[in-house]
Amino acid sequence: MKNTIYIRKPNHISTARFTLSTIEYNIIYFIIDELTKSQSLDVNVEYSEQEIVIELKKIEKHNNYQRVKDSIKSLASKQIEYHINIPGVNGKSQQIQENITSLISGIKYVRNSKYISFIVPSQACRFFCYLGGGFTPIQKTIAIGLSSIYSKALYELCCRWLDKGGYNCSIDDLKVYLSIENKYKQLAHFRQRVLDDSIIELKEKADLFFTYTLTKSNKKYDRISIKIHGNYKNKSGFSGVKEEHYRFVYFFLKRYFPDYLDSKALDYTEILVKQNNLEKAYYRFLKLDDNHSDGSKTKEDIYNLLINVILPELEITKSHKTLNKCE
DNA sequence: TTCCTAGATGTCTGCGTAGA
DNA sequence: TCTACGCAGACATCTAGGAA
Repeated sequence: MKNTIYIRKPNHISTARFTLSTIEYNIIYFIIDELTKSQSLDVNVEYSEQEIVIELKKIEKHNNYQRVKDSIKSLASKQIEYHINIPGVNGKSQQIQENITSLISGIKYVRNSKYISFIVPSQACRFFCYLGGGFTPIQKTIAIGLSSIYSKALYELCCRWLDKGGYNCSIDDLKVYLSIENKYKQLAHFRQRVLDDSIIELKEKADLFFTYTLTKSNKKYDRISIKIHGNYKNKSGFSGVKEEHYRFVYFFLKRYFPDYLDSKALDYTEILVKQNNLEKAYYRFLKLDDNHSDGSKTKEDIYNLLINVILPELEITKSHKTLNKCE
């Protein structure tokens, strides 16, 4: 658990209209990971171009340089365009700066080497590093380990909407997000090859998975309702009942204390462990989760219950205040 | 690194069904 | 009965995996 690496993927990258291969997805995860220290909420930060060095087998497990090179070339051919508002100074009106850049350039590879390097231009660094438009924490190892591009994209969606427990949207919007608006014209194929296959892979490899229901207006299915679940049964790297409790409690708290705001979910879970209250919290939260699923309690009800009753009962808020005071 | 193969992906056709 | 839609299956094409 200590080795879990989260990367913060800016939401504007996820919603950018790229069609990416699995290797291109992996390269982007590595770029973001490498640039983590430079990530900022401030759009006006100045960046210099960065050289990224990646071990081939971490992107492509068969060390197939040709495929990695093709993917990097494909990424290099993708251009992005974004605007920055420059505030007016001394009575001058606000200006808009247009930026157009490729994502990467300058590929270097020494034959038979295990490593490949390339340059991320300064303007692209801003694209990868700006978090002010929102970001999604993603487990890097899990994301890279997923073999289908749809599993990767849907895993990112699960991470993004985890704190809300799920989301509703039109099927067309989801297909646009996945860049398949003109593909899978048959709903059955979309379900089977995109949704169902991703669920199977996420259940097997990821810490989150989803279930969905389709609803129709008139005769046509046009909306999808997705519910996100913590994959407590996923054994990879974890074992024992306590771990299951830890993960459930952490993911449950994360819904009400999202980690893009602060680290309360993690802090509270750690306190529960220290105070031997994890199991108690687990059964309490299970019940609340059921209440939310069957509609007997809203998210707001549960939040209020947590803040005013349950967390004090579990001696969390008191400990946390003490903790904050000590800091 | 190349090349072959298996599996994944995408499209098309025809049939069944529900609603107007 | 007609129309629109969903579904199943067949087939072509593409991509990833693995052996040499």
